[in-house]
Amino acid sequence: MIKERNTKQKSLILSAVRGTKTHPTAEEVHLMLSDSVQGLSLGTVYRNLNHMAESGQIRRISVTNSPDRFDGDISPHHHICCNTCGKFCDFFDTDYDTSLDKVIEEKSGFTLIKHETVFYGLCPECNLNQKN
Amino acid sequence: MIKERNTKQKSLILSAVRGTKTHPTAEEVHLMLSDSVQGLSLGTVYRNLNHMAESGQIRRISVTNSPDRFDGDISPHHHICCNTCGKFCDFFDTDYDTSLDKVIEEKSGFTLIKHETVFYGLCPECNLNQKN
DNA sequence: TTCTTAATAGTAATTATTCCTATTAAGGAG
DNA sequence: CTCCTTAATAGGAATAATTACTATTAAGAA
Repeated sequence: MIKERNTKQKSLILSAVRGTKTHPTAEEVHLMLSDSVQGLSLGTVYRNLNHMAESGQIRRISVTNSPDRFDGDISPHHHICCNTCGKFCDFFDTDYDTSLDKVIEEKSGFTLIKHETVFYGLCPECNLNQKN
Repeated sequence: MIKERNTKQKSLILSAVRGTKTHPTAEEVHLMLSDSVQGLSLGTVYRNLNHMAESGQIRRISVTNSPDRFDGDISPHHHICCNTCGKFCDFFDTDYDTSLDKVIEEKSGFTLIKHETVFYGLCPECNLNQKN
């Protein structure tokens, strides 16, 4: 009995997200693959990205004033977003604190699946430009 | 020279957001006020909520699979979202760690304005229902 | 090779939010 | 208090992001 099928689209979408650090939006993933898969549907990209995010293979990150982004790196790290130019980058913290999940589970009664932290501010370039 | 005018809409929108702990969406704020302000425009609600969020009077929180929410409580705290029913609640941590902002500013070169952390999981009720 | 059906392509529909413009009204000046 | 400038609003159109729908395709088990 089949549960899930391996398609060319599926594996290419996963490779694309894993192969970049740009945290692409669904539309950007679609663009990245438009050459290799002729006729790739944006709906297919969305469906697969959502499945992969739900199964924990990738991360889906909701950002204010931006379409959702996807990250192939599921190791614990933060994200920083520039409010002016939208630049979106990783921040790897050697002391990344995962203990809060357990504390919150105990105190709130929730069963937690994940958390996402996004820092908002001005990137160095936009900071300079603003001063002019 | 005038810079900003105080309107009935503006003050009622701010009161509405500050007067609830439900983290309403723009549409929900619009609904809350539809009785007191006849003809209140949804665009006006969005515009004011955005201004207030930009000026730091309230918080705007982007959540996966949900329209943005607004919080009148700007004191440092986290949010927990139920992936099944969408329930959205506060989590006040006595040890809320704000030191990471400074560390990230130093290491990334960004000037940070704020950060938002959302925990995703299953609320106690949905957790029970799932087991049945 | 055949057959079942999961997955896709393509498009329509929905949702969330912003943009546009004529009109209203806040509040400073006279 | 009245007038005047223009910030802010109402209402609706436009845009952006994402999901839903359906006929068709193609995994992969038998």
